[in-house]
Amino acid sequence: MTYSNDMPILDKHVRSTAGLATELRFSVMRLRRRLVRERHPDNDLSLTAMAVLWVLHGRGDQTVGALATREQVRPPTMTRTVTALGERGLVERHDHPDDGRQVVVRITDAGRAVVLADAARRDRWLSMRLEELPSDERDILRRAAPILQRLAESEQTL
Amino acid sequence: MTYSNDMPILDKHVRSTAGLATELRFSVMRLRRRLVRERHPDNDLSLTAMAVLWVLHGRGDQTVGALATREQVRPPTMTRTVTALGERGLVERHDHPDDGRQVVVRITDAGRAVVLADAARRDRWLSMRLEELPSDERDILRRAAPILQRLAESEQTL
DNA sequence: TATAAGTCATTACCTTGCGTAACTATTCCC
DNA sequence: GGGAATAGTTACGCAAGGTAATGACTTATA
Repeated sequence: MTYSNDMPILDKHVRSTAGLATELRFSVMRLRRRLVRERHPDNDLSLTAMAVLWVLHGRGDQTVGALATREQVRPPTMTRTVTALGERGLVERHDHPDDGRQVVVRITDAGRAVVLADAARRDRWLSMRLEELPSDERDILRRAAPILQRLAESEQTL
Repeated sequence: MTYSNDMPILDKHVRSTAGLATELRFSVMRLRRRLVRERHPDNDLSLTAMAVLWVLHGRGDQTVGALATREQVRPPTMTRTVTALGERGLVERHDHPDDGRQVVVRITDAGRAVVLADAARRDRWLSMRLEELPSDERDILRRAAPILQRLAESEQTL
């Protein structure tokens, strides 16, 4: 790995994996706060709820448990989110075909409309910031996003 | 930009900047939840409080306002965090030399000890996950971390 | 140079997102 | 068929953060 000369001195400790862990956790925490703050005013759904709609839209029906795992929340939290989405008519609950304990969550047409509206305005704030980046930095993030996702979903626990 | 063949189909929409924005925001949200959950049991400080100590350690004294901006929280929140750190003797408040409104926060020896202890165990969970990654993925994250940080701090607002 | 306007930090109060513990309903396994 | 495991839910609590209002000080203006 080589580093360009214009890299800030203070970022050098990122060279070690441990240093990277420290920087990454804080960067993720900070960016998340910013994202919550800059979310589009037309959209009163929480980011978690939007994430659920996106998953149902993109990957099809999911059980409550699967959604909880993906979003890294506990089952009761996902129950609440799904209930809230259901009350707005954005998702429906269905019985699982061959396991009576599970609940299958399905996005409705109204839910898809919300996803498409969101796609249209597409995280206005973040999209604009990303557009301003040089394309090589955008490429780095493009490749980083799925890695972050896999880290979040890692089976390993402390 | 080229994509390897083993890339999941669903990640292809990340090709567009808008798609990247969507993926990135959710990945960041999810990884942050995971990081909060997997934080080291010996460390009862919040991740925000730890971030503040790291900044004071690495970049020297900071005003309350500067810390709030860096951590992407509102001033009252940072006041609370600093107060909590102060009660544990990890930071001290000092008068600003030439602006009586501002408060300079300085890390104490005890605070530095906490940072060093944290550095020693270094986000155990995340470090371990990062060690498991192939080194090219780790390199991507190494380069992504400062970009995420800059995004969080961007002057632009929606 | 007096005062108005702006800024930094704080206090008080409130919302929200999420967790744990306990319970119900179902399924799996011997 | 009965005990153990699993999926989801209900009830309750807490922590992290926000907004609005206030006080202390500084800067700009008239």
